[in-house]
Amino acid sequence: MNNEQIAGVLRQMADLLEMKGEVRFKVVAFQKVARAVAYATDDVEQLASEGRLKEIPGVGKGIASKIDELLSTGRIEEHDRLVADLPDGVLLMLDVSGIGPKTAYRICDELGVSTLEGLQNAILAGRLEVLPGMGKKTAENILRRLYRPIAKDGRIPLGKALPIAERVCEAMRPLVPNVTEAGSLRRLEETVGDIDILGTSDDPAGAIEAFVRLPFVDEVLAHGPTKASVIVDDAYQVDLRIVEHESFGNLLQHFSGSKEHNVILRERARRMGLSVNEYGITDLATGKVERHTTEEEVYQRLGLPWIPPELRWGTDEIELAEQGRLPTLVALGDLKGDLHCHSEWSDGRDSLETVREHARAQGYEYLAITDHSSGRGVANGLTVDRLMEQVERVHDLDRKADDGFRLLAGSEVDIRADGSLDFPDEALERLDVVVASIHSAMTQDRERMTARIITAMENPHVHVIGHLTARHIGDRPPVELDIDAILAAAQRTGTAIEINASPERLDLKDTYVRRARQLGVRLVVSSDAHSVLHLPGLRFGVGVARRGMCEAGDILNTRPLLELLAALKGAAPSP
DNA sequence: GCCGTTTTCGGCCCGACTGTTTTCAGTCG
Repeated sequence: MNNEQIAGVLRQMADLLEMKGEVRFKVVAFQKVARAVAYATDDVEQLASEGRLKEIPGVGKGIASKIDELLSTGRIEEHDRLVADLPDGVLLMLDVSGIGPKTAYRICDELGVSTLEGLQNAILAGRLEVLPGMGKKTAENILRRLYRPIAKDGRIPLGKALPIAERVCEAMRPLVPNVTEAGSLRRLEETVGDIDILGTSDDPAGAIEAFVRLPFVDEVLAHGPTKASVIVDDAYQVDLRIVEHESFGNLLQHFSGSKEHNVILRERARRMGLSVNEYGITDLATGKVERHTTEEEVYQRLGLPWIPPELRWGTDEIELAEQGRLPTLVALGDLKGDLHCHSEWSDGRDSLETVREHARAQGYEYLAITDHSSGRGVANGLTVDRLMEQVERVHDLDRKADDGFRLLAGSEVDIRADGSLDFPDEALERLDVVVASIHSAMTQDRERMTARIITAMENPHVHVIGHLTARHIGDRPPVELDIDAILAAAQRTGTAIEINASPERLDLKDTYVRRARQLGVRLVVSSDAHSVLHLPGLRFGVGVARRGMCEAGDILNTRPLLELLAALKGAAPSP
């Protein structure tokens, strides 16, 4: 069972306990651990087998035994008992935004409804609004959510959310000059639940008023004097929060989250006799409130160095900050080049000349052309002959331009189902950069897939494994593999693992990057651009690297050309 | 259920908004 699946069961436990009317703190304990498991760097099943579950923050004797039970039997007895005791369908109701555990229980219990369709019929028949504590408005709101589901865990991919956020900021900037993204978007999570935007103003209510009237706002979910939530493009929730100028640092810190990070920070503040909220920091002894215009001041007041948003997971970052052990994260400007890019020779859009020119304009020293191999029929993959022709062409362009920029000859070569490669070694050895990736037979079982990738890594000509798990976020699940075995093999063979920056992939994902880094596995950040328009997308990959705690030294393509080439050759030891 | 610069017991982060309420529970982040 993977971490995400375990976290899902624990979240359900929290919901069920809450519906059962269990004390708040017990519910919160399960919620906390669910998050910790979802963000755990280690494989929780592995931890359990070594009896180390209690190393996960928030896990004590009780929850540890629940996780052990889940992993050994596939179920948790208390979970089953709760489901049996509660009315049918309660968990289903929770998927509707606006329905929490209390309402879900009442709907199923008092209306005898157990499906979303049944709920819809009950509302249309006027049976919900007559319940005490409910009303016409509540019924209407729930009905609307049923017709246009904005699922609570229907996450928006980063690549889609960022342009929307930028459009909203653009529209608000005349009124709110310091308007900026916050929340999971600022932390560069791979998907975001909603789009958080904030700013300061002399007239918060006026700014909020203008926000809800923006032309692309389809629906207003909530509208108060300092905060509003709306739906744009018929599907995406955008929250705007405005406070007065002197609290900008407090507001930005508060709404950049994560929620768990803030909980730990506020608990820490309490021990210092301080209380933290989005307006300032209150000295509990004197009642005096300090406001801060920057985030640095907020953290400083709490005795901490500023913590980059990408590290605010609510795991161990505050401990690291206290100990002065925060890494100096890699930045986009540290990258000297890009090692994965396609041209019109395979399935890319642009010519070698165009790609070269744009990469140079991007400020890079080098760019690897890595078109597909022939195994990918659909992607117009190169035969060995065309590959050799392309290598000549690539070297020609550099000779002619004589501008110090270096186009590297490469390939994104297919890893076949048996782990062999699409090109013979004699062809691969003529290349500067060989990226080996999986594009087929993705349903292989864990053992075969793991062995297949390790076989590819053992080929001395393979420098990098591209988009390791082949997932498409929200679309195609990752392939099954033994990540620890893969990372160990990468370390042993010196093969680098790619952090693919394409927003629909972001593969390796952040938790795996953390593990890879701990193991000393070499990493590269690559755009996998199929058009020059994708080249700047490298920033998404840098975001993942930063979330993975990488410093510049952890990423091979922060090195200047000669050092990079030496390192890549080093990655190909003779068998 | 978890946890410890007062603690192995008694605490456990903070606030906005909505809808249905005469003071607050539920939901959300």
